[in-house]
Amino acid sequence: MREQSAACCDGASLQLNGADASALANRLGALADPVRLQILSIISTSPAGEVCACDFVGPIGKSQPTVSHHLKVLSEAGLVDGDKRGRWIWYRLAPGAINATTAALLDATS
Amino acid sequence: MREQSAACCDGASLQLNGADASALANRLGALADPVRLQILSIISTSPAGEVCACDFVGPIGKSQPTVSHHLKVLSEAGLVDGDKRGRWIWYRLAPGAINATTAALLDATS
DNA sequence: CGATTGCATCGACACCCATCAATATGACGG
DNA sequence: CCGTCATATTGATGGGTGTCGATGCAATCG
Repeated sequence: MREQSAACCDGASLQLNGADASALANRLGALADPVRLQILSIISTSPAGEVCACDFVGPIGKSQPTVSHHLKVLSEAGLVDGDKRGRWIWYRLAPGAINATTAALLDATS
Repeated sequence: MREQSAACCDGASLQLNGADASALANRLGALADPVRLQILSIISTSPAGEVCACDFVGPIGKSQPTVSHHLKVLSEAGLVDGDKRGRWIWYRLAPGAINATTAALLDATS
C-alpha cells in the first residue's frame, strides 16, 4: 500500500460525517446571501419584532418576486416565521434558529 | 403616491448596508459547503492543530484537485493558513476567524 | 359582485460553483 | 540530472441559484 513517506499522511479521520456537514452547510447557505442578511437585520431591528412583507422591497431595492423568493428560502430554512393576518404577511425571526446554527458551527470546529 | 392602506408599510430602514451584507455573506458562503466544513473539522480535531494537505483527500472522499480548490477558498476567506514545509503544506485554523464571522452574524441579527 | 391589493408562482435568463481528468509546477531523492 | 511525489492550475461540464417580468391566487374593499 502506501508507505507514509516521512512525517506525513497519518490518516486523519472524519469528525463530521457527510450528512451532518451537508445539513450544517445548508443552514449556513441560507444565511450566505446579502439580501437574506438584510431581511434578517430589518426584522431584528424592528420595534415590534415583526415586519410586513411589503416593507422589505423598498429598503432592499430588489423586485417583489426576488424578495418573496428569499423569504421562502429563509422560511424553509427555519430562520423566519410568517403570519398571514388579513391581507398581509408578517415575518419574525424564528427564536433561537440563528444561535443554533452558529453553535453547531462552533461545535464542529472547536 | 402610495397611501399606506392601513397598519402596514411603515417604511422600514436598512440597518445593514449592501456592502456589509455582501462581505458577511461572502464569509458565510466560504463556510457553507460540506467539504469545507469537514476540512475545518479535521483540522480542529487534529492533536497537532495542523494537518498535511494530503490527509484531507482520503477521509473526505473527493479528488485531490477538488480538495485543493476548497483549501484555496478557505485560505482566501482567511479561515485557514497554510505553511509549506519541505514537500508538504500544513494547514491550520486561522485564529479567531470563525468566531469573528459568527460574532458579526449575531451582531447583525441581534 | 367586480376591482384592487398583497404576495406567491412560473418561465426564462445569466451566472456562479463544485467536480473531475489532465497537466503544470516545484521539491525532494538517487 | 532525472524520476517521483505533493500540490496547484487549467479546462470542461453539469447543476444550482439570483434575478426579473408576467401571471395566478386569495383576501379585502367599494
